[in-house]
Amino acid sequence: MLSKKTQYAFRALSYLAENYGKGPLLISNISVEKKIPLKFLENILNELKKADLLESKKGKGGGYSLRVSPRKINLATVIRVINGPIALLPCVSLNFYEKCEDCNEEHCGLRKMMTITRDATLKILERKTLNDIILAAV
Amino acid sequence: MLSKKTQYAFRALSYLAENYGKGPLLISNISVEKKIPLKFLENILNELKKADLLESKKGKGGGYSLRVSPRKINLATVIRVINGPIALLPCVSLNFYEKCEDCNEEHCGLRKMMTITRDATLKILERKTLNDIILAAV
DNA sequence: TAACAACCTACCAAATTAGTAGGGAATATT
DNA sequence: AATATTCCCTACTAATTTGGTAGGTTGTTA
Repeated sequence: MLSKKTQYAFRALSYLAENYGKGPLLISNISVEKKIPLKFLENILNELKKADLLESKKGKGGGYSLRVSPRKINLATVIRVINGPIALLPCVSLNFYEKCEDCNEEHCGLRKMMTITRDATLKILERKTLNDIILAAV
Repeated sequence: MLSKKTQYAFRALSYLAENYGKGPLLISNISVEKKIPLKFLENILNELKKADLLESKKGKGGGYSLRVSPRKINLATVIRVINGPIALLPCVSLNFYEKCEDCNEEHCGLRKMMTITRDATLKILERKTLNDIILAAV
């Protein structure tokens, strides 16, 4: 399951996506509109910025905005930045790979199943973008 | 990601699947062979039993065995019993549904994406069984 | 009745999650 | 230059989940 933090991230990003091209939005505005605790949101947006999904501007008239079009930000990327691995086992993860202890034959049988699962999941999450969220919301 | 507990469950179940039809296995045996902490394994096997995946027998000659053929135990079932929901959001889960707070339009756009993802994941996890793990392990 | 083996209740430590607090640094306006 | 504005950074905390452990109880078989 995605963490609450990740759900907050998606809510904030969707809102930013809806306002793409209209100038930056304030943290405080997003916080109120999307009912996300202000200071927590601050952390989240900052992480998204460090991952190059957002850009920010300080001072009056500042705020956050998407760095690229909502069509170019896919769901897998967001999940990886805020939530972590998408695969069900560390030894199957493409971006967060870790060898699993005591890996033997039967374990690797499981690994193969989880690889198939990961591929099916990624096929969706890498194709769908913030723009698809907005479109589906209508 | 699946918890360590779930990975232990899969290891134990694969071992039980390999020995299906050959009489019960001891917790202590599984613990040693699969390198799973004994007392922790005790809990896990008990949970699997309560979920009707295993049957047990006390006293000499006792132990645990699969209740049905490895072909009839799919991976989604195991994950649900030990790990919990498979969907990425509570409001998308079939077996652990929970309404998400402040659900609005944009949130529901996300919900639709996560429903598609869930379906793709389940298509694999409900089709694949313990038997597939054994076969893939060769 | 002894041994064996699963069962049950309760506890515990470490890690993760979901925040909060408070000041610092850059920017724009006056 | 001063002030207000807004993001940025470090650190802390409370609650929950995860990954176990301890020790006795109950049922089974020989």
